[in-house]
Amino acid sequence: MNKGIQVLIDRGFVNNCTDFEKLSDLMDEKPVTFYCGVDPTGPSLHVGHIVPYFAMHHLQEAGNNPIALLGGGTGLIGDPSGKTEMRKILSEETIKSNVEKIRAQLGTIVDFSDNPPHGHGKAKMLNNASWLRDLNYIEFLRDVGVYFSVNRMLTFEGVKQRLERGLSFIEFNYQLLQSYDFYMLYKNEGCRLQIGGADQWGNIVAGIDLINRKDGEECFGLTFNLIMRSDGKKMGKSEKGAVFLSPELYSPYDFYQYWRNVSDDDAVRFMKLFTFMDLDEIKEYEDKGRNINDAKTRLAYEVTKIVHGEEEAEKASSAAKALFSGSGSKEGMPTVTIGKEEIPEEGIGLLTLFVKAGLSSSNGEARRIVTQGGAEMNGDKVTDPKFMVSLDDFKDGELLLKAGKKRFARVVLE
RNA sequence: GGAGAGGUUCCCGAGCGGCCAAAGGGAUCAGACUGUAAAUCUGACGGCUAUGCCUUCGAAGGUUCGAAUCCUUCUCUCUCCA
Repeated sequence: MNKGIQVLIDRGFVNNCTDFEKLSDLMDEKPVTFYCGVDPTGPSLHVGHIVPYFAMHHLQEAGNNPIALLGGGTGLIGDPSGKTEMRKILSEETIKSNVEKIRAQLGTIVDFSDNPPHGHGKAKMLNNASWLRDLNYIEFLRDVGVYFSVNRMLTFEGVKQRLERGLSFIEFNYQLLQSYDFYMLYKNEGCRLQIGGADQWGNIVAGIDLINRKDGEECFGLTFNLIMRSDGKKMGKSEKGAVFLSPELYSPYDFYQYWRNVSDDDAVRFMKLFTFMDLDEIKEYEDKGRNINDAKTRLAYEVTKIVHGEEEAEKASSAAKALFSGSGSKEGMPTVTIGKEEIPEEGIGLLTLFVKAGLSSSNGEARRIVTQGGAEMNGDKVTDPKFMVSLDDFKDGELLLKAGKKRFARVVLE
């Protein structure tokens, strides 16, 4: 087996391939150009989206040339696969701005530089809006539509499910457009392989068929397992909502904590998928005698480093140490600044302060936390919801609030 | 185009004209147990300057001492027929 593919298999990515052997041979023969699409439906990717891009990273390291295809055009429609409801149709401006942001986020996982290290493939980022934008409907029907059998499309699992709830024509067309993307990339870039999540199998195969019928050359599809957490929750969903890559939407500290708190069973599995750590090194963590928490801190550090950079990873890990085990620096802690003038003579209500610090969304919720014994201030439990915090409570101009076991806020006076 | 069903608090979902801030479940939050894990148990779960007050049951009107519950119009969704 080709070493690029083997790495993906060993790390637990691979779900299925249209033809392992032929693809392997092709990769052995020469670098293969391959692609994976993202739909810019939001301003940030989240953890559930990035598996194929880690795979992309490994294939690039093995010398193949990745194309990340931003769905600036298809995003206007929305893929019905796996969705039980119709997706919102986004405005063009929104999609444009999303595309820019996602471009930056992908850059942390895949190397899009002009001069990648020796032996690595060269990556490109394209936007399918450039060919879908001005597509002529009649021509498209004649050139592409003829090759699709509605009967066959109706048999796809994703479509079947949607038929029960309703599927609009616009979404039904998604597969044609995605197939067309593959065709265009094949034509213009010599792209021979499309990778994606297991839910993309149908769409990928449709693209391969299209190319085959129009051109006769064989292309390939490689899909990855849909990653579930062992607690059954969806990957990338936390109590706080989706775990976004964008630091504005999900702070590096919380991002680190997300990985720090994965289930025991997931720690090593995720190391293989979401870090670039060497497999031999990961193996050490599989040792039963080893404290599982070591694996989790390492996992959290490594993933944070990839997505937010080494400095943020250090800060997050140091803050975690400071909060949970009393060493390390406060710098990376979730911090809120508050003006001195906001605190009157008689002090500011503890509940108000909790809300200001972002630890609760309303006074009522803060009250609950306090009365149920979940609140701490500078390490001391506070159970009186009427407690007033005065300037004297700030040590060196800061105050550490804790809500529950894991949520902290450092309040700094300004 | 015609007929029917329906829009309830984050989600699903119950709801007799007063006892409804609205059953139940899920999610979430807190506590206990732990390892910043899982599972389990307990409690909380619209907002507030809080034994009361305010805002919620698709929208706007109306009937009534009183409506999520009745009437009218509008709107959106779904199902069936042609």
